[in-house]
Amino acid sequence: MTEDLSAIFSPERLSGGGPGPLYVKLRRTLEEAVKIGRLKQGDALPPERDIAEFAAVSRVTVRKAIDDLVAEGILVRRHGSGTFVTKPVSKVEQRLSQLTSFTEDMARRGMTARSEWLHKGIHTPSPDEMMILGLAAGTKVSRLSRLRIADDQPLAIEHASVSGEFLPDPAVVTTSLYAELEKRQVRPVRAVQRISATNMKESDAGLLGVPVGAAGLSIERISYLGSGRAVEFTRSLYRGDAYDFVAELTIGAT
Amino acid sequence: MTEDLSAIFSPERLSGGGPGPLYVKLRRTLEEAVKIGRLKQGDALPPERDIAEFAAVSRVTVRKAIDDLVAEGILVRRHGSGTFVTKPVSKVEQRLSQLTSFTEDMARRGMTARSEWLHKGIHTPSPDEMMILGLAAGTKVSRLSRLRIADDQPLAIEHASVSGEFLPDPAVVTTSLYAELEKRQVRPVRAVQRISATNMKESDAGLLGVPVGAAGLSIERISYLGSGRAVEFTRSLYRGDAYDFVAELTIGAT
DNA sequence: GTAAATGGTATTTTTTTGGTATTGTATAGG
DNA sequence: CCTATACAATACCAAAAAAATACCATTTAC
Repeated sequence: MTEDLSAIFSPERLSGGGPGPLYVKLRRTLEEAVKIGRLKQGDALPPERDIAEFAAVSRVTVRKAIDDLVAEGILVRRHGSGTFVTKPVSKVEQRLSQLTSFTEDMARRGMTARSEWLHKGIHTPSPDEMMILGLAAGTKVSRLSRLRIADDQPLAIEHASVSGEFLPDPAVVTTSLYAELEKRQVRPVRAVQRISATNMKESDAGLLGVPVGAAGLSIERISYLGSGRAVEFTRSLYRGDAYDFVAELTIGAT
Repeated sequence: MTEDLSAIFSPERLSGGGPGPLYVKLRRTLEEAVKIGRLKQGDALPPERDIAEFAAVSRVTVRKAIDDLVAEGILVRRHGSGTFVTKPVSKVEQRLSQLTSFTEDMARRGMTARSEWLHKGIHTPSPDEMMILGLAAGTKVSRLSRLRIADDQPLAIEHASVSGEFLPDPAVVTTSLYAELEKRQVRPVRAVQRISATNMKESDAGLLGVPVGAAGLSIERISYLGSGRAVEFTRSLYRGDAYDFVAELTIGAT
């Protein structure tokens, strides 16, 4: 991770960052890195000594740049530990009783949602996928993985597997998977979700900016056509501290 | 066996395992060993002292690496015995689309369910309870807490608060709260559940027999009469490693 | 029951990281 | 010319994390 960050603080980038004293340039550089998401909420900055070395300035200069951002509340210092991008998040609710896209869902709550694609590709199905999607031997499956982000806060990781028959080329999906399926006249009408809690492993925790072992809400969804044929299989992992579902139930028939 | 494992934990492999503190490298190494099947489910890890020697680090460092994997639920420690790769726990499903009692639910799945009462009593309502149940000043609330056990395995903690008006004496409830309410002609017809994931605190983890920080499924339910009046407010905490919910959705109306 | 093996914990030391005081340098204003 | 101020560098301080050491508690084997 540190080697990636060294790029942010290279002397060349600082000089190109406009006029003013060194610490102002550094501050702008840092501010930009946070703003564009290069440094995400909860991330630790490299140690001041390292930044100073990368940027070829003294540590005090680095501190002065950071001072301003701390005063703005963008960064938080912890003595002996490090400097971190501030992280409070508000909880979001989702109505379980309807199946909507993440983007629509966030928009309804007045949050700006975006995604970062982690992967798009077409593959030979895993045994799980074959069974769940009911695939014949020789058929392929499209896999799409993305990081769901709301108000610049990573909120969930989503892995979708779609039968290649319904989506031969995953690259065409840019925003909504459902919209793309709709274009192809593929309209799921029913879905089953399995909801469970799990402790996050390192890779997922890292992506979502939470500590290893943090509670996550795992949701597996299979959606079906009217014919009963399975279309799509999605596994999502939501941050437990930032998301919850609301379900409305009616008491009655078994 | 031991000589094979020494290869896994050799200092060279640790150094090559990327950046970060020793214990992080060790954790990655262990995680990988489990993932690729070098360490299979049920296998015992070598003793911490041996790993420490192989990897040329202290035992505490080894423990710290293992700590994280235990927090993720990948490994399980047994004092005096060893550390083992976790066996998969058979998960129990619950249909979210209907509101049933725990006992019925388990019975349907062929499991013997029982409860241990942790508390029964009548109290002055907390602000939360007053607001949610819509209680007037001076009214009381019945609180019932129990540990839900399925096949001698603690599965959930349940705290119920019922308006004193509907249940003046909590002591009369022996098995089913709903049955008792039914007797009094109190029939909730609708409920709203909020589902979220959380890391368990010590007191809850102790009751459920899981490590502190383990993922739990938290479910808050408020049930209503036909009139719209709130009857009962229940907070449940299920073991994340042994329970999941299944929800069936229909795509359509907002 | 005892001893060996194994995980658990408390304490200490070392390393890492932010915090602060001091000094030097250049520039603007009197 | 001197001084006040902003900027930057050096050196040292303090808190936290990482790692090592030593000892405790439980389980298992005999």
